[in-house]
Amino acid sequence: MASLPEQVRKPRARRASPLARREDLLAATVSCLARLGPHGTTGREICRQAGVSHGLLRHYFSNPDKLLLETYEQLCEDMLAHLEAVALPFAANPWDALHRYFVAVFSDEWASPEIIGAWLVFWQQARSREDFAAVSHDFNLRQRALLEQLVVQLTAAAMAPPPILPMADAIALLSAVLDGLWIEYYLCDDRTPRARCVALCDAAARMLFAA
Amino acid sequence: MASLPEQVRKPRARRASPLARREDLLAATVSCLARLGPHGTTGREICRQAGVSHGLLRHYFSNPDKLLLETYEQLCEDMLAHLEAVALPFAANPWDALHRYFVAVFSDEWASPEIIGAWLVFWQQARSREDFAAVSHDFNLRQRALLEQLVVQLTAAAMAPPPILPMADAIALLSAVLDGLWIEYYLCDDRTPRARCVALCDAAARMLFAA
DNA sequence: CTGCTTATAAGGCAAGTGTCCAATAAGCGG
DNA sequence: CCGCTTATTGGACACTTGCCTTATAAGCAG
Repeated sequence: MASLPEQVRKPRARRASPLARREDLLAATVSCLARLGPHGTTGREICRQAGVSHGLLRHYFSNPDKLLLETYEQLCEDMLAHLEAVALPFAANPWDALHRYFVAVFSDEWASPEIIGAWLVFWQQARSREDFAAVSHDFNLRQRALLEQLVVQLTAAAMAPPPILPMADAIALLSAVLDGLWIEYYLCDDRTPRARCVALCDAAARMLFAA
Repeated sequence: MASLPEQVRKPRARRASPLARREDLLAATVSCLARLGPHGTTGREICRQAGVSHGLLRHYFSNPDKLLLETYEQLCEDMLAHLEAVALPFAANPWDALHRYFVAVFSDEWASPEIIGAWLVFWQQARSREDFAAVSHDFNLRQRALLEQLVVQLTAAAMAPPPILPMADAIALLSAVLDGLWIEYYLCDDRTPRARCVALCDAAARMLFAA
C-alpha cells in the first residue's frame, strides 16, 4: 500500500448547463451574504453552499469579487424588471399602480432578510469600489425614474391636484419613506409587519399627492 | 554575520493611557470599516491602521469580534448623547428642537461616509448575531423614544393640531424619512446635499404634524 | 537611581483563503 | 459506439488571519 496514485478523483457531479450553474453560484452568494455576513462570504464558502468544488468558481468567474459584483447586477436587474412588470400595466388606474408598486417592494421576494442583507453589503461596497458604485448609481436612476413615472401618471390623469411641495421634493420624500421602511422591516421583522409598511406608504403618497 | 539573535525587539512606541489606546482602536475600526469594508476589516489591519502591533488588540479586547461590538456600542452611545444634548434643551420651542435634531442627524459628525458605512456593517451583523442585535434594538428604542418625545412636545404645547394620521403612524413615517434620507445621503454625496435633507425633514414634519 | 508593573512588540502555529493547474469524466456529435 | 469538448474536481502553493506566548522596555513608586 505504498503507492496508489490511482482512483483519486471523483467527478461524480452531474454536468449542469453553464447558465444554470452560474445562477446556482449567484444564488449561493446571496444566501452566504445573509447567513454569514460579508466577512464569512468567501469564494470557497460560496462553492460549499452551492455544492460544487472550489475550483469551479474560477471556471465561471474571474474571481470571488467579480462574482459578488455580478450578483449585485443580477439582483438589480431582476428587481427592476419585477417592479416594472407589476406597476406599469396598471397605468389606467394610477393610484392602484402605485399601490401595487408598494406591495411589490415589500413582497416576500424583495424584502426578505436575505435580499436586504445582501443589499446592505452592496451599498457598503459601493462607497469604496468604483464598479459597485456604477451599478448602484444606475439602479437608483432607473428606480427613481419608475417611481417618478408612476407619480406623474397621478397628476396627469387629474386624479390628484398638483402636490403641495415641489414635485422633486415630494418624490424624494416618498422615496425616502420607501427606503426607510424597507430597512426597518429588515432590522426587526416583528416590529413593522409587511401590511403596515404598505399602508404607511399609501398614506404617505396620499398625503403628498392628494389634497 | 552568521548568528545575531540579539537586538530584535524594538518597543519604541510610547506608552499611552489605556483609555486613549482603547479609543484609538475603536476609531481605527470605524476607519477600516469605511475604507476597506467588513471584508478587509481584520484585527491585524485595524492594528496597522492604529499604528500598533497586532498583539496589542488582544491586550485590550478579547478578540476582533468583541472590538467590533464595542465600537458599535460606543457609536450608539455617542450618537444618542449628542442628539439628546442638541434637542432636549430647546423644549420651550418644540419646532426648533425638532429642527435641531434634524440638523444633528445630518451633521458632518453623524452622517459622514465613515459613520454610515460602519453603520451598515453593524446592521448587517445585527441580523445574524445576537449581541449585535441587542445593541441595535436598544438603540432603536431610545432613538425612537427621543423622537417621540420631541413630537409630543409639539402637540402638547398646542403648537400643532392633533396629527391627521394616528400618532404612531406619523412617527413611523417621520422616522422612515430620516433613515431613508440618511442612507441616500451616504450613497451619493452629490445628489442630495445636507441642507436639502434637513429641509425635506422639516417639510415632512410640518406636513405630518401641522395643519 | 532602582525595581515593579504592565503596555507593547513580535514570533510561532494551525486554519482558512485565493490562485493556479493538472487530472478526470460527462455528455454530445460523429 | 467512439472521441472531443469542457464542466468539474481536488491538490499545491504562498499568503493572511486569529490566537497564544514570550521577550522587552516605558513609566511610575520607592
